[in-house]
Amino acid sequence: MPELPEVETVVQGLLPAISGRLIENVIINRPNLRWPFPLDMKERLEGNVVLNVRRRSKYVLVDLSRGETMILHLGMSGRVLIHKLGYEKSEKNMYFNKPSVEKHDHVIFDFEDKTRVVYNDPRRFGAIDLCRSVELNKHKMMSNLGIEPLSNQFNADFLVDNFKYRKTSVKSALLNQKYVCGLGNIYVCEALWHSGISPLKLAGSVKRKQLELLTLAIRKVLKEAIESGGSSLNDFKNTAGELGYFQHNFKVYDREGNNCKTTGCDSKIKKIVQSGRSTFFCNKCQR
DNA sequence: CTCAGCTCCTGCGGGC
DNA sequence: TGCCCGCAGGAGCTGA
Repeated sequence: MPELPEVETVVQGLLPAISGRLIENVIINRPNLRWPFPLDMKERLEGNVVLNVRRRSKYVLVDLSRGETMILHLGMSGRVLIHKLGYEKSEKNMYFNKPSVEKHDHVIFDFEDKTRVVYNDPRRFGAIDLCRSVELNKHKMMSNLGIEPLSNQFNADFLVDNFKYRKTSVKSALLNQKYVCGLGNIYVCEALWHSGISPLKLAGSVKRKQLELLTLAIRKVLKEAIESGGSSLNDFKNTAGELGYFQHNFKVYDREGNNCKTTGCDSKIKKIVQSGRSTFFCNKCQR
């Protein structure tokens, strides 16, 4: 589910809700997600004030006052919801708002000000870990990440250098987080359509001019998706439980058999499988 | 080193 | 209606 825009949406929801707040109690409902949690995770979290919430690639990073950073990954189906516990006013009366624990609510963070953050992940491909903030870059989940696609370093020169001699497809190269990080299956398909590049082309054979268009398309698609609150296919929701709506702007993803949206193109969107992942594209517009 | 294929897990939609 | 199958936004391993 969550690629860069969805994770960014989560970060933007979390930041105002928990920064400066004290973590009072952490409820851990199972020992692991993809990997075991640190055995002392509860103790290491409780008593911290949240200094900052930020994003690196598809990871949410929560900087804590005692010098550690919590690394949070949403995998394919992870979701973060924020509730406010305590008395609330309805039209008729006051009631105590204590949300029930739902299926797959694996970790619950309760803050001193009655803010509750719930991490829910049905497929459990996600992860939560803690790391000394100063050593974050050495962490196994961080150490192999490439550059951020919305940073200044990301440009045609960078792609020319990194894709040179690559025998894999440009689609697979973009999914590989070690060159550019944060892109996933949806936004790679979309960006390739916008830049008119066939996903089947070998990464090393894409011309510089095309790579330039590709960098622009990637930035454009990511920025627009962030502005739309991400994409919700089945289940992505922001921290307030609301759906994103960038899926309405998909040009190719999940549109197999539908008309290509290029003006004057009468071709249908094709679906193929590359490295085990579905690729959607127009074989007329993308060469 | 590089790359394709497999794997973890639950839920959902389509076909019968 | 119900069952079975295939597939899903990620990414670490394995082995060629």
